[in-house]
Amino acid sequence: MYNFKESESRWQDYWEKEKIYRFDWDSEKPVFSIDVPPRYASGKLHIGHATHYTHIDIMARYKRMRGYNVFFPLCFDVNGMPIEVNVEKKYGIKMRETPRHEFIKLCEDFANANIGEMIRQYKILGESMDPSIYYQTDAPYYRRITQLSFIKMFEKGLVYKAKHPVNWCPRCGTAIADAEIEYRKRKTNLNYIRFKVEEGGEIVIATTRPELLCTCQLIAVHPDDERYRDMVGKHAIVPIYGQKVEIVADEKVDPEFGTGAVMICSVGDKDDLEWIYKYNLKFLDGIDEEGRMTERAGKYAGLPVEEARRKIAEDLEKEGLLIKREEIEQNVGVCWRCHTPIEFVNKEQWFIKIRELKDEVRKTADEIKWIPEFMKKRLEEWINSLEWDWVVSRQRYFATPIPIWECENGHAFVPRFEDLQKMDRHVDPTVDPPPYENCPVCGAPLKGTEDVFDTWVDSSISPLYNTFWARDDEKFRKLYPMSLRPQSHDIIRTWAFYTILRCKSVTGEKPWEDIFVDSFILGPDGRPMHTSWGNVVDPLDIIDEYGTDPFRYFAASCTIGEDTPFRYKDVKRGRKLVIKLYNLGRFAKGVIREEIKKPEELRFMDRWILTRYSEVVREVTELMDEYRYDRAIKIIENFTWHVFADQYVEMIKHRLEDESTRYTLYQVFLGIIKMFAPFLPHITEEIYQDVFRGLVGEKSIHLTSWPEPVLKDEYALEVGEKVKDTIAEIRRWKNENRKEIKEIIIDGIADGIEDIAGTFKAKVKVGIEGNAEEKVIEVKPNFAVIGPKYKERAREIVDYIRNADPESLWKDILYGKAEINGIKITEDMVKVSKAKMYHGMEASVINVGDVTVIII
RNA sequence: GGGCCCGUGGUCUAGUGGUUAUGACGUCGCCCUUACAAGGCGAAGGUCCCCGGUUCGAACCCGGGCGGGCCCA
Repeated sequence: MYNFKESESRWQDYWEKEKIYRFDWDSEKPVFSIDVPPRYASGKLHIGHATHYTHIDIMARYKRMRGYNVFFPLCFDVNGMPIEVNVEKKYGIKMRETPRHEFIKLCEDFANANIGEMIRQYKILGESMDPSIYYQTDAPYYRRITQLSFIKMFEKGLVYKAKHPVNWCPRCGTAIADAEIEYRKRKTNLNYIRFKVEEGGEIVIATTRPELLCTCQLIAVHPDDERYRDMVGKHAIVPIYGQKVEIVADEKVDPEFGTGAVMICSVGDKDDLEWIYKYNLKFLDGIDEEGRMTERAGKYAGLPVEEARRKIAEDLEKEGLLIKREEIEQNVGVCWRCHTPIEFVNKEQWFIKIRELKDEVRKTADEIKWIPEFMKKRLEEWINSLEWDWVVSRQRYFATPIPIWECENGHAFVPRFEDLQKMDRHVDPTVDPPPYENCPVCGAPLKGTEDVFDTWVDSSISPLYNTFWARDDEKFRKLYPMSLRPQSHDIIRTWAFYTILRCKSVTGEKPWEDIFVDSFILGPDGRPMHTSWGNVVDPLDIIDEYGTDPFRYFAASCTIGEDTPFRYKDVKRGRKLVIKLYNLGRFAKGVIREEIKKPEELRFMDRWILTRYSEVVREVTELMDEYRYDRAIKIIENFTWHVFADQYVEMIKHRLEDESTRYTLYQVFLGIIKMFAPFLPHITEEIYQDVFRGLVGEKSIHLTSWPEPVLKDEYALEVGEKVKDTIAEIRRWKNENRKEIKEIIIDGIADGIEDIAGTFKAKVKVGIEGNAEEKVIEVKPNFAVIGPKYKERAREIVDYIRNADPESLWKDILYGKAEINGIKITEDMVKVSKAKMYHGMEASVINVGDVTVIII
């Protein structure tokens, strides 16, 4: 009985001890480099991680066996807010109330403590990452490259500072990029508020954000809206605050929404911004960085936004200015880290110009092979929708410092590229001296910025870090661009986009040859896993119960590009497969034993299985090269179980001492476990060590080479299939009739008969003596021939063939007399089934295709 | 509102123009055949979501629906 737990951990220790997976800097082999997603060093391992890293591992193992020098770094992402938030929670502290560098230290310690556990998890998953090319994104050696790549863009004039409304998370107290916003549906009130019109009358506007009345600058209606025809050009008086605002007509207003009259504030949301530019309005701050109302809000100043909204609505109601309130559903932008609704705050930030790089990113994306192809569309969509530049500054602590010093007159400086290149760490403007004593332009003192980078600034240079950019030109030329970026589809607009943008901008070339976009693992119920839905499955529990290889079987079975619900039955199927392989191993061990010699002549059915096996190798290799591991594993599995085990192994049990048998079993079974090795690294190693190691020599199956086709024998393939089908039919007969078989007489095949005899332990005779009569049972149209040749006339031919008497039709065809409406029906246009009939024989007769079997 | 993906026996699923639609799970029947009963052999079970179109021929291509999901506004 296979003890997966003991076996799996034994081999994991062995691989670690023997350093099986290493990138070889001196090797002449072609390089296959993987731009591995550095795993984020907070949270738990969820099933999505476990599955994705398994997919990557399968590709890495495959490429290794195919003779590549595989660059598969062990790496972790260690920057940013989630870790900060975790540290705040763990110690019950607030970031801004803790000394900066003290807080950073706590973050580092927190992350490093997690990393140990994460490495252990990788080991349990059977990952083959190389710890000798390790990195983490918060390390001084990595942050230095982040800064160098930024300096390169700064020197190219792609960086600027501007006061501009930015997405602001009031809880995190920082600017965030468009790509970091998620949208949530929520219920809110649409308030109908009465405005007096200076020129007489009144206008009712509908708004979800009455607290922004203090920043109201304009009222807009649709130009065709009859209700407001005479209002356009007049001036409304804002309730409570009293400012006069113009009523304008604008196509953008939706007359169906609310009253058809909207107020434009600065800055409620991104749409307002458009109006601000269009009508040349001012940015008026109504909300501050903590999400409270500013002085401008008068008596509501200092109140959190939501509270102010409630209060102001109450006050308006008291004064009879709020005439209606209805509940509506709206989409609100929230911070993707903490889900706090974002606000727009007008503030100085650092930007990287991405709008002018759009075309270049698009072109570069076209040079990269996308798997699956349609995922590229998501990137294109995102590029097309980009309206703002990339806000790269964050008002946080635990991230790469922005290497900028400024003087009071607004002159900004970064360290010289060459100077930072010589250092062995990054610079931190909050502690390091400025690159120049005073401002080289105006002589004023320089002050280091306290802002840090958006974490995508770090992660978007992973290909540059991995390939020794700015450190070792020789290595860089050898490794860049990388072979493959594996990642999931939710971060196409961030990680993939920013990586292409920055790597292209810095090096002038694409970052990778291929990008593999992975999908999500959903709960067993088909919905996203969610603690509150109770459908979360912990991969470590699965592995504990079923083993790593069965889990990896599930992972490999996920169709590429489609979100897949987690399925226990796939894991269970994986476990059965592992057990099946284990037992095949036990069987093979008894047969293979000592040295294997290639026999002078192979037995017929050995030629058959070797040919089928070679076909599988060819097909699987092709699929693996296209990253279609999901299809590949099914093909190997099906061949192994239903062809090799159920049919071949059963038919050779009578000749196990034979040289040809032993050779064939050795070849095919070794090839099978090699093909399974990237998927099921443990059981294949177990079998390899037990059965094959002495004969092959390598100290691990994972160091052996991928199998190659060994035989192509068309005749053995064709006839072997008939033998196989014949055996299946005889089995069925035996099952139905429950009779002992004494003798089998076969007509139609002569080769491979020995294995029919061996399988049923019966005498087999070839060729039938006596009064046999051949009968045509069925003549069917061959669409593949008739269709293309006769097009619209195919129908009548088909109908004719179907309705004719098979026996006489076939005769006519043979004599060239078969025709319909002037079209001659030839042999290639039909498929004929014949059977032999026997008279005066006490026996059962089975027809298997054109093979006839008589059982006595 | 836009884009993309998906819809195949009870359940899940493979399949990108050609005879009889793949496999798994489940169900049922038979079998402990010397690797494996966590196994083997076999059976039942399908309007390939709907409607139209293209085609000699459509699960597959095109158009329009319906349903589910993802991304974006």
